[in-house]
Parts: sequence; C-alpha cells; structure tokens
Amino acid sequence: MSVTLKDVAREAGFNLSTVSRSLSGSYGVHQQTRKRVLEVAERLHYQPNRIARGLVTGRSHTLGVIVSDVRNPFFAEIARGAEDAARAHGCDLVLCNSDLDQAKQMCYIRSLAEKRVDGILMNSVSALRKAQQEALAAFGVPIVLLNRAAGAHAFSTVCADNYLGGQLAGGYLKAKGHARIAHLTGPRGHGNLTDRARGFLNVVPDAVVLYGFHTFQGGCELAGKLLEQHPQVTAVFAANDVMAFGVMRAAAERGLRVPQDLSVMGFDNIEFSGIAHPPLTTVHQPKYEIGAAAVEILIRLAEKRAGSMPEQRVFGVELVERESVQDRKAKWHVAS
Amino acid sequence: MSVTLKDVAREAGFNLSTVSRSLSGSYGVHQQTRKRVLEVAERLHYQPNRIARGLVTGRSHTLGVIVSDVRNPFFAEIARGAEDAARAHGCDLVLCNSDLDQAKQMCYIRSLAEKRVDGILMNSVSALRKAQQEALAAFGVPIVLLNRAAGAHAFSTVCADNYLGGQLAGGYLKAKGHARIAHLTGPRGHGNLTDRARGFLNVVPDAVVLYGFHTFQGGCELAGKLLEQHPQVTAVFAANDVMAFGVMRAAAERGLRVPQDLSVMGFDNIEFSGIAHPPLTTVHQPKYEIGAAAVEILIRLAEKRAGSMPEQRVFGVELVERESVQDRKAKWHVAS
DNA sequence: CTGAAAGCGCTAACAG
DNA sequence: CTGTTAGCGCTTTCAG
Repeated sequence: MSVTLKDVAREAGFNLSTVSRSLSGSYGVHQQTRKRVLEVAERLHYQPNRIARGLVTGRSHTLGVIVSDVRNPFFAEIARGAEDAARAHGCDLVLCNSDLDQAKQMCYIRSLAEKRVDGILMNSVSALRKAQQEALAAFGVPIVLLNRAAGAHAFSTVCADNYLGGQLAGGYLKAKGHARIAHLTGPRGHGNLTDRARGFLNVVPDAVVLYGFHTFQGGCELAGKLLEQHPQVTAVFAANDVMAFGVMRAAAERGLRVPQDLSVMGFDNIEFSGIAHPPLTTVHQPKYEIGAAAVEILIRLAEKRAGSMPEQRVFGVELVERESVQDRKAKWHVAS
Repeated sequence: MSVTLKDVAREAGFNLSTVSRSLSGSYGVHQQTRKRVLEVAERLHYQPNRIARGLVTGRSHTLGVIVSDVRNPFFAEIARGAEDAARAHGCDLVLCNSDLDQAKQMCYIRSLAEKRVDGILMNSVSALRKAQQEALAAFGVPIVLLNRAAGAHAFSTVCADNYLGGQLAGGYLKAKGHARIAHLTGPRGHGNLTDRARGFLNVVPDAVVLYGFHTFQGGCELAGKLLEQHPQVTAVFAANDVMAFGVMRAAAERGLRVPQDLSVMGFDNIEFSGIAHPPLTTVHQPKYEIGAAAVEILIRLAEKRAGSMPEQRVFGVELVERESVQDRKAKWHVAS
C-alpha cells in the first residue's frame, strides 16, 4: 500500500541499504547517488516507517506522560513544557490521564512499556511503597516523578520547592499582620502538598489545618467548614490556586468580601489566577520548566541506558503579590 | 535485553507461534498448553512488543491529536474526551501543540504519518485551500477536523453548532433589553468563530464587530478599543470565554462594573466561567463529547480502510445564564 | 562507496 | 491442535 524503501531502491536502481544510508544521512555514500535517491524518494512520496526503524534500533522516540488530568491547568502546563522539550529532541509524547487512580496508572505504565516508550514522566498517585517501587522498576522503563517520593530515592524527580513555598506564604501572611490563619489542603500523604503544609507550619505553627480534596469543590467545602468552626480566621492559605478559588466562592456565598473580610492565598500561579477577581496572590512554581526538565532527564536516561544515578531536581518558587490579601497593618495605620 | 516470544517458547517447550496464539487469545490452542504458556510468560515477566506487532498487523493503535495549545482549557477538555475514547478502544493518543502555526502543523502531520498512527484529530489552523487539502490527503492518514472546513467536505468534521450559538447569544442580549451591542472576535477566516459571528449578526445585524486575537490579551485590547470608540455600547458578546475574561479585565481597569456598567457574554463554557467573578453567562458547547466523537469516527475509519463517506457531525449548544449580563428591562421596571 | 545478508519481535498463512 | 515458514520495513555488519 504505502511505498517502502525497497520501492525507492528499485526505482532508483540502487540497493536497499544504499537507499537507507542516503536517507539516514549517514556518511559513506556518494553525493551523486544520494541526490538521486532523495529525488526518487521525493517523487514517490516516500514516508519512512518509523515503527520499523524503531524495531531495529530499539528506540521508539516516544515518551509517555501520565498526569491526573490535563484539564487541570497545572498539568496542562506541565504537559506543554514536556511536549516542547520532547519535540526538541525529536520525540513525541503520549498522554495519559490517571485520575489519581492507582490501577489506571499501572495499566498505563504497562501499556507504555509494551509500546517500548523511551521513558515515562508521571506524578505518582501516592507515596510509593517499596513494593510498588519495585513493580515500577520491573517494567524496565526509565521513569521520572513529578513529586518527591518520600524517602525512597530510586527514581529521578523534578518538582518545585514546595517547602519553601509554604514558608513564603506563611511569612507573607504574617507580615501583612494576620494572626489567625488557616491552611486548607488536600488528602494526607500527597507528597507535594505535605511539603507545602510543613513549610507553612514551620512559619505559622499555630495555624488551623483542614484536610480535604485539592479541587475547587474541595476548597469550597473546606472553607465552609472553616468559616463555621473558626470564624475568627482572617486569612487562608489554600494548597493550590484552584482550591483558593473554591475558598473565594464559599466566601462570596456567605457575603464575605475578599480581601476585606477574608484574605486568600493560593499556590501554583495558574494562568487564571491573574485573571480572577480579585487577582489571586499566590506562590508561583515554574510548571512549564518542570515538565521540560523532566523530559530532559528522561532523554538523557534513554540515551545512555547505563543507569546513571537518579537525579533530584528542585525548582525555585516565588511569591506573586496581587490583590487577594489585605494588609492589616496598613489598615491599622489608617485607623490610628 | 527484554524477554521475547522466543524466550517464552523455549522455556515453555513450545513453538513460537503456539505461544503467540496463546497470548493473543485466539482460538485453536489447547487449554492445557495455553495455561502453561501464560504461566511461563508471567514468570518471565514477558512484555509483548507492540511495536513489532504493529509492524506486521499494520495497525499502531495510536492516534494523534493536534491542537493549538493544551493550556487552553477548551482544548484540554477536547483532548481529555479524545483520550478517554481512544483508551476505550485500546488506542493511545499522542499530543501535539501547533500554536496555530501552519508549518508546525504540517510537520506534526508528517511525523504522525511516519509513525503510522491510525488517525489524526486536529483543529486546522486555517481554512484549508484545495492544495492543502490534497497535501493532507496525500499523507494517507484518516483525519478528522475539529472545525468546519468551509466549503470543502473532503474530511470528516466534528464541532458544535456555532451558528446557533451565535444566534442564542444575540437573542439573549436583545431579550435582556440591550440595544447597543458589540461582538469581539478572533482573526477573520477562523472557521468556528466566523460561524459564531454570522449567527450573532443574523439576530443583531447592527452590532459593532471588532476583529483581533481570540485570547485573554486580545479580549483586553479589543475591549479597550471598543470602549473608546463606542462608549454607548452596553453589552458585548466575546467569541470565547477567555476573551470575555479579557473584556472584564479591561472593564475593571476603567472602573466599569460588570454587569451594572457593561454586560459581557462568552462562548465555550470553560470550567472557570462558573468560578469567575461575576460568573460568566456563556454558550456551552460539549467539548469533551466533541473530542470523544472525533475519536470514534477516526477509529471507525481506521478499521475499515475503505474510505467511507466523510461525516459531518455537529453538536448542540446551550445558553448558560449566570451573572455577567444585566437585565435592562428589569431595571427600567424598577425605575418606573 | 555499494551490495548482500542477517535479523529486530511478532503475526499469519499453510502444512502436518 | 501445533510446528514451519514467510515476511512486515528497516538498520547494520560484513564483504566486495
């Protein structure tokens, strides 16, 4: 059906392997013949079959990325960074959405491994226990994680400095004169969020901490509970921006204005944070760069199959001041 | 390095093909032997090489999806729908971001074709001219478009009823008592947006129409221009939600309140529209379903390679009333 | 510099 | 039911 190397060879009057060499651009072929081959290939609309090539070279030039859900802007940005980096190395990316489901995740890994991808990039759904780690390793595919796997350093990881981010948030809120502060976060055991909470509590040890889901809905519900149980709280640090929006919504539903009646901070700095009303003060983490860096590591791993040491890369974070936090000191100043 | 069919065969004491059959689950193999083979395969951690299989069967069980940018929530949702549908058929999806760049798009198509994907799903960057259509067809890969290619029906397409959506928006704004209305849209020639505009103008023929970029920034800039040139306008229909957010931002920067001083409508109903402040009134289009439907068509195309008639599927749309549009009639009523 | 031949891992007739 | 034999389309020694 489709035209093959052999067809080109016959048409050009050369041997299969000569044609192969010409097209691969490798040396050891006369300029003349090469030119001729290229012409014929062009004329015949020859499309190299990368699948056949992969079979012999052992490299698929394909990477897999498993995220919870691309509809989450955080992961969309990571995916984009990953895609660009992959593309820059001549690889493409197959996308998988795990929905934070352990079984699905394993299923995807198996599927990707069977397609002989050169590597997999994923946010592990949960802290990996020894057994799981071994199971992963057994697939024989290089894997880099987007979250710090507590303790076990068998895999390379790339993530932001969540601990520092938590500290920044706490420090900022205190500096703005808030004394009763709450932290709303996701389920216990979620690596990145745990670090955020730890950093935050390091600076605000007496904060109220509520655990729930790290989604808009989750933020909404936790905020509801919080406002009921701890009405004296003046500021809340949500574990991510989407939760922060949930908090804002809950506040609005109760007639509270942000930031006058309640200050809100997020984490991630997704695009919508700057657009929201009021614009959200948050901690920026370089999502695009994280995705790209993870791919770079993967490519390196794929190239020299020798298992080089796992690499732990952590990116800096940065507080982005916008308008969702009230300066209580300034207020007192005006009042005095 | 990795264990192959041959290894399993040797270990199990059977022939290669017997093992192949056992694993493929095809009939014509004794229960006993089959069981034995499966055991051995399991014990050896055998992973079938789908790449090799693809080479012989001619099906890669991989689909490509080319969108402008997954970071755009609209496309993220489409990608998710596509992924789920693909997965349901045992295919995976490779993701490409074209950034609306014609050259990049062609490049991706070529790359996907060389990987022998079973089909490609894309939002064509521009109305396809005859020549381009032929170029695409020459790749020999089934393609389904996410936008109506004006005139030429050589490809299957899946999209929402943009014309109707435009009409709904126009009708709603008029019904709410707005007389001076503007439409802010993307570049001319963008299939879907053009239909939206046409539908809208059908209902509001005297609307002011401004063309720019269909992005947050674009919405911002167009709104700035609009407010300057046509201060009498009371309502604007943005060609998509993200632009609508830009309009809101521009309004806020000029001290205008939405909806009291300016009413704003969008199109798409992305997740943030419900979260925004004020929640955005918009036209919902079933993004997830569109992605899924496109994949279904692609799979069908891939299965019977006979070129069945191209199919044009259009999904219904629905107005979602929230709080970004003022009811001017109600206001007059109160005032009287 | 070019040709011949082996083989990547698997499926698919075709015999037995 | 099981084994034999061809390839799928390409890269890669190894000779010439």
